[in-house]
Amino acid sequence: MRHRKPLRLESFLPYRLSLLSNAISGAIAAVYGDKFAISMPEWRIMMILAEYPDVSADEVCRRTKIEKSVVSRAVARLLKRHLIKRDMDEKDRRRSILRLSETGLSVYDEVMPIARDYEAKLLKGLTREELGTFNGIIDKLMDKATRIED
Amino acid sequence: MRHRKPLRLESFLPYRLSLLSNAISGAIAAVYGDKFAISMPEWRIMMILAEYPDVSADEVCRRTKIEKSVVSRAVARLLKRHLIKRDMDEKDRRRSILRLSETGLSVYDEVMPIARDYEAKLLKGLTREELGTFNGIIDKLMDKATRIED
DNA sequence: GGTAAATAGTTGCATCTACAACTAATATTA
DNA sequence: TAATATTAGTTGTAGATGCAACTATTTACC
Repeated sequence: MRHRKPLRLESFLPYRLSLLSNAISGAIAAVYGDKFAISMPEWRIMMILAEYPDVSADEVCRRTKIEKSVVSRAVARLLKRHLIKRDMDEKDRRRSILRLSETGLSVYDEVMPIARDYEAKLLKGLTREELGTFNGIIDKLMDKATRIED
Repeated sequence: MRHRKPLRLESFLPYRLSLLSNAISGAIAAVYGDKFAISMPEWRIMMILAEYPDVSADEVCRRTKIEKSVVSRAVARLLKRHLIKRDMDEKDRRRSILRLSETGLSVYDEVMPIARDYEAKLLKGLTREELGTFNGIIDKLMDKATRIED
């Protein structure tokens, strides 16, 4: 006879967070996916370029935490579709300089408010205090998760 | 000139949740992945079977929210490695009846405490109240995320 | 200044995932 | 009870992912 305290999957935090994250990301991905056939990595890269124009692919990796081969292929696809532009850095010819094209900006300007609205709808009903607690805990957990090693 | 309020990726909730979920799930996946070469879907199926023995693959889908083709292949792999057993339901010969094998149980009993410890380490430092708020908000967001449609 | 180490980005590849099409069995309904 | 619809599970396939190996360029160091 075993004496383990049941660890119900349904109440297991990693599982719950995974479901929530998938539900939310999926809903937003549906917006830019259906309308513009843009993938999640592509959209995240566009968000970074909207905020920080003229950064390198490497900088994009650091900021989005997306793996560099994924960024490389996403950039290639965004270039082919003329949603971003790329120059090479004169000082360091390994480095690219990426920014949204006019088309990319207009797509961004169309999608971003929808994403923002979705987030607003999601958070409506939470008090400012609850939201603060929630964000604080996310930060704490993120910090611990990256520290704990075993 | 554009007048958009910047939506910083770093503070965008869907993105933050995605990072957190990946960090946590990844850390735990490393445990059963490295030690037993078990994938995340496989582990989740094992958790369900530990809690609810003798359920069908379909029931596993419903409980884990894992897509049925993924469950099908994960079940096939768990069977081949003798970590689970499968009978067919006599009343409904489409339906399988799945449960952990002795080996599967022993793997579960080895991995589960590590997963539980990890979760405990993660949550240490949070007050009972904070944790309650956190879980409550996850539920609220999950509920909203599945409702909002646009 | 020349060799070794590090960095930016690309590509090959094995694996994972999700959708859709499919088979087999059961339930529905006329 | 025969025809139709639904359900459980499997398989084909296209696309995404992440590691590692690779090229090209720059930096560090002797």
